[in-house]
Amino acid sequence: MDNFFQRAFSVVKQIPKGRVSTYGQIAHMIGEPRKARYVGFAMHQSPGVAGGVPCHRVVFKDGSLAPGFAFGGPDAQRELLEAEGVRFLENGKVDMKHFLWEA
DNA sequence: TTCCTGACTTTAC
DNA sequence: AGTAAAGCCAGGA
Repeated sequence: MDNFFQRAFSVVKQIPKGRVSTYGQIAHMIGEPRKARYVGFAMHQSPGVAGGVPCHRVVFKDGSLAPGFAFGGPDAQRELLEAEGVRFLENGKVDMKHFLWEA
């Protein structure tokens, strides 16, 4: 496990329930704002929610989800976030205005 | 070593 | 406002 991945996981794990974050935000927090793509790649390799990495709380900068690449599909991700109290906009995006996690 | 690709982001048309 | 292209870093062929 590369240190980069471990740091990315640590940040994602720190995301409080009912809150979401973006790849770029996380990448910037771990000191690698140019590696936003690798953050997403880390999520792809993440052990999953059971492993302590709620990758479903990580969304695009505009609040949209990964189309077709999510752990179990965008629908499952939306359902999980809604279960945590995250509101969704009519356009299918997360309400970043009030649910975007800020360190 | 060069080219291609990717759970991203930003800028331009 | 919506769509298209470029930029970015790292790894694989």
